[in-house]
Amino acid sequence: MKKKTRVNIYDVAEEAGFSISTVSRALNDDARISAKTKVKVKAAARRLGFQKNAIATSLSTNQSKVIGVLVSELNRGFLSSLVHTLEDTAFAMGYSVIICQTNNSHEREKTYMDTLIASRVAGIIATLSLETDSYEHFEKAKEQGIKVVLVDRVSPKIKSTTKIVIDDYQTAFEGTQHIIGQGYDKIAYVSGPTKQLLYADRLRGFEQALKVAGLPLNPEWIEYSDDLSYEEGTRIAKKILSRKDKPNAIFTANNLAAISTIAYARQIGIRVPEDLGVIGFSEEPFSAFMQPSVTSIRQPSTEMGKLAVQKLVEEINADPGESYIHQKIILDTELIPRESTNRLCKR
Amino acid sequence: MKKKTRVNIYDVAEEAGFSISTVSRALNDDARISAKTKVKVKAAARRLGFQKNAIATSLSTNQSKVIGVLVSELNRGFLSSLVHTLEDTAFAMGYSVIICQTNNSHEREKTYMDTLIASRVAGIIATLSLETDSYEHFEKAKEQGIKVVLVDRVSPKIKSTTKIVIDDYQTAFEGTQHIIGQGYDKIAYVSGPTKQLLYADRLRGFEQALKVAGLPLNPEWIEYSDDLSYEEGTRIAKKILSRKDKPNAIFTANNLAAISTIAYARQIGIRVPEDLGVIGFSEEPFSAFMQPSVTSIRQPSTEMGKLAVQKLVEEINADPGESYIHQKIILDTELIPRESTNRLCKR
DNA sequence: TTGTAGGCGTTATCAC
DNA sequence: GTGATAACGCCTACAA
Repeated sequence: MKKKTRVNIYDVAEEAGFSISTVSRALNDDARISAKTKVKVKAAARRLGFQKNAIATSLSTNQSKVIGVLVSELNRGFLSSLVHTLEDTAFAMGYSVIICQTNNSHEREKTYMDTLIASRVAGIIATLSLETDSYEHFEKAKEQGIKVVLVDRVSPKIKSTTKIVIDDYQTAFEGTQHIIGQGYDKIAYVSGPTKQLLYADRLRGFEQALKVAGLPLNPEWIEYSDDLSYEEGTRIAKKILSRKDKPNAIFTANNLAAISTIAYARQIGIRVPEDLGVIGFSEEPFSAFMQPSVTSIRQPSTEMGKLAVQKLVEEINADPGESYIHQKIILDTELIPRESTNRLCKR
Repeated sequence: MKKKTRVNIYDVAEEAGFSISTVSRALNDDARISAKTKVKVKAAARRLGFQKNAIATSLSTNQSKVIGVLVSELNRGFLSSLVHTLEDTAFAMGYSVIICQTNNSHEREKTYMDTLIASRVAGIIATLSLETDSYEHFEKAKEQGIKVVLVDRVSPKIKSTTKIVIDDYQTAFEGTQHIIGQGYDKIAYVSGPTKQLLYADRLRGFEQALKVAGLPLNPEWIEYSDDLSYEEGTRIAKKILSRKDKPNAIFTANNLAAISTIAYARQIGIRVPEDLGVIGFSEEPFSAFMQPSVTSIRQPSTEMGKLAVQKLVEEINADPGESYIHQKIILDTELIPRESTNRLCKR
């Protein structure tokens, strides 16, 4: 009916003088095929320029060597570095990756989930979109036998799933302690949307550190942003720094906001770190190069990426007989003190 | 032989009381099927949680809705922004993207090409790896009927292929003129591997601008780097700035090298821009935030990405009867003057 | 060690 | 409008 397009195993079989099953086995290095036959078959395949059709293999074996990656955006420091590692690790383990950017839209996340299910990917590695607050689409994937690993942005509502995270509460707690240790005592906080667990945890850690240190928690000093972009950071810095009762330090839930906060502060004549200390979550490539350089918190994107792929492949290859044990893996973060909070020892 | 795993059209056919042909047509909104039937079939599909198997469709139709993207690395400014746009545009046009990082390895580029051919992607968008100097693998893809679009890093040796580039020669020429216009007259150049056309062109543009301006072209002031990383930039800056006859400006073929050059210069007490002007190819997110901010050349990654997908899809959907006309599209760049070359008007 | 034949889930050709 | 059935290219149980 349709004309066949490219060289297939039938052609190779004819060329080599064997049946298609022998060809198939030979090409897959099946133990039952003699070395001589394999050589002949492979030679014939090469002669004809045969390229195995992965689609047909996938349909026949009902499995694929493809991993779907759901991520909000590719062009931000942490995520671009995470995806970089994911792809690299997947390649090393024989998998390809389909990248799906949700742009932080719940709707698009669901659409993509359907696409990935339709593509019969072996597994999915996902970082929840900021908007996402229901999780049926993840259940759907799992019902279809697709393994899922969540990274960084997770939810306790998604059960029976490997999760790879940092301890956001503890990290924010320690970050806050660092600022306090530098002699700042009126500390503001710029949060992401707290319906995302990680932002809620960070905020809690911040508040707890203030409490432990006996410092005031001024509700006016806590601001929220949906996307923590550079512009949002500026807007919020403006708001916070125009209050009568100004803070002398600002902790932002990402590093982009920290940078725009610094830029804005300097613009209106507030010195950093002398008058205002600034610390931000997430190390960005430029954190170290800024003037002043920015104190930040490094999330182990490389380790998270590697582990995500390894755990996913582990689960994909797990014996379907026995139940796979899902872990929540918590990785260490690293506080990188730099000039933006360095109030004690002058440069 | 194998047990079927998920709901297929046979199940839906049974549930709806139609044949599989009717079901298939109904689900694809074929005009011949009555509205009533469509409703019934779709209801049945929904009831059963049917998800069409894209693999089977692909095998049957011999086409797929997947685009392969070959790129050296994801975690660099220009490329991460390019891939961001590629994915976004592809999504809008109904395609998924498989991302393949070559890590600038020719070998890996070839391996990935085979994978993409095996996956029967509809097309490939590629940025050549820095190492690549032979192109049979691209011919191979095209022989298999896979459309190819090249972006940014291209080669004249790959024929009959849409190419989307900037005018590297002209851009470097103008960048050099900018430096000269700022009063610098002893200008060094840090190049990437000139076997890549774009680096050769940039170098030519640089040399030509010096010639036109009647400035000396000191061979000692031209250095080459294989990867233009931050570390490489430092190494080369060290080399150039330790010469007896020092330049008073440096033009680097990417922005990362510009940043490390500035950092190194300041470290050894050379003032930027007063003693040394620095300009770099490729705008990075941090170029504007640095101190001093870095004069750079913006490549239109968004436009390039959009155009690449559009042209590729256009070719995929082209009537196979008539020959498709391949274009080389040259997009404008933008020089962004900032402090690092601002020697004339003091800040 | 090799061959035969049926199946994976669709689409498409041809009848009715 | 709808249905039966052969393809798409590969894998594999079973037979030899």
